[in-house]
Amino acid sequence: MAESAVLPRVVAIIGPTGSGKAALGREAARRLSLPVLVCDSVKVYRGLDIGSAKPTAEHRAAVRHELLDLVDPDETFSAGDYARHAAPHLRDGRALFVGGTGFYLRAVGWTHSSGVGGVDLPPDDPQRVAFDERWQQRERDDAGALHRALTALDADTAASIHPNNHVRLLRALWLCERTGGPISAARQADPPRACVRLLLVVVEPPPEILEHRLRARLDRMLTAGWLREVEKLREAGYDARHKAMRSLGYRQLLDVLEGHDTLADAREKILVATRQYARRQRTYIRTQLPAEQTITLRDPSDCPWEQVEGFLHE
RNA sequence: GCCCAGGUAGCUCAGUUGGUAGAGCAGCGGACUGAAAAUCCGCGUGUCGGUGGUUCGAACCCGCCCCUGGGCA
Repeated sequence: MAESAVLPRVVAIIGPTGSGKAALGREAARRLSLPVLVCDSVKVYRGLDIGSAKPTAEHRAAVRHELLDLVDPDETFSAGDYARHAAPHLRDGRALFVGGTGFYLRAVGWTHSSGVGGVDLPPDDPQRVAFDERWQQRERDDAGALHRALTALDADTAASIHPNNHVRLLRALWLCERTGGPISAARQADPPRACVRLLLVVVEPPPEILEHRLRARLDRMLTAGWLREVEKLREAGYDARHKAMRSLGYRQLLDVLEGHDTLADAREKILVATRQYARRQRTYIRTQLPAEQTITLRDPSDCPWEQVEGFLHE
C-alpha cells in the first residue's frame, strides 16, 4: 500500500508495427513534458536505422528520445539489459515508454524471481555459450533430450514448454543448472509483481488501414536506402550470425546481397513477415501485458489526454 | 480452325484400380519470466471450370460447352 504509493507512474504507448505509435509518442512527449523512452529491441542497435524505423534526426532534435543506439550489431542484448538501461529514467517517478517490444516493457514493469538474477550470465558468456552448444548437439543426436532433461530437473516448467521450443528449453535448463534446483520453485516463492503503475495506450488500427500503412512504409524504407544500409553493415562485418542482423527485413535483405533472392521477392517476404509479426504483437499485448488502466485506440488522434495526464499526476 | 497439356483451398500443386479430397506456403488463433523484429504450438477455410450422361456411388469414365498455356495451320 505505502509501497504502491511510491511506484513510478508509467504511460506506455504500444501497438503493432506501423500503427502510428511513434507519432503519437512524440505528441505525448510534448504534452506531458517527458522524453520518449523507446521500447524497441532493434532500435537499440547502432546502424540499424532505416529498417528499424528509428526516429529521424529532426524528430530527435524536436523531442528527446532515450534508449536508442545502445549497442553494436554484433553485441548481445537482452530484455534484462534493456530493463537496466531503463531503470535510471524511472527515478523521477514518471515516464513515457513508446514502442512495440512488449517483452521489454514487461521486463521494466514487473519484478522477476530474485535469486535468478545473481546466478545468471549474459547469452555471450563463454560458459553459457558452451552450455548451449553442448545441449544443442545433444538434441540433434537425440531428439527430445532437452525436454527430458528439463523434466528430470523441473517437471512443472518442462510441462509448460513445448519439446520443440529449444530456445525456451535451453533457457530454463540453464537456470535450473545455475540455481541447482527447479526454477519453478524460485518463481513460486517470488512471483512477479508490478513494480510500476502502468497506463497502457494500445494503438490498434483496423486491419485494412494497417495493411495499407505497412506496404507504404516498407516502400518508403526501401526508397530511403534500406538495402544500402544493410550492405554497409555487411561490409562492416555484420551478417546473419549476429542476432541484430536476423531482425525482420534485415535477414531477407542479406539474402538479396548474397545473391540468394531477388529484391522483388524479398520485398514480398518482408511484407508477409511484417504482417505475421504485427499479429504476434497484438496477441502479446492482449494477453501478456496486464495494466492498471488500458486505453485502446483505433485512431491515434482520439487519445483522451485528460485521462493520461490525470493518471500521471493524480 | 485443328492437335496437345492443363483447369482441385487465397497461391503453387498432390490425389493410387471410381467410395463426396490433402500437402507446402498464405491466412486465422495461441504460448511466452533477460535471445522477443527471437522461438514454438494449434486450426483446412473447397459448387474439384460448367453442364448432361454412365454408375448404388464420379475430382477420377464418356459427350458437349467455357477458360488458360503451348504447337500446327
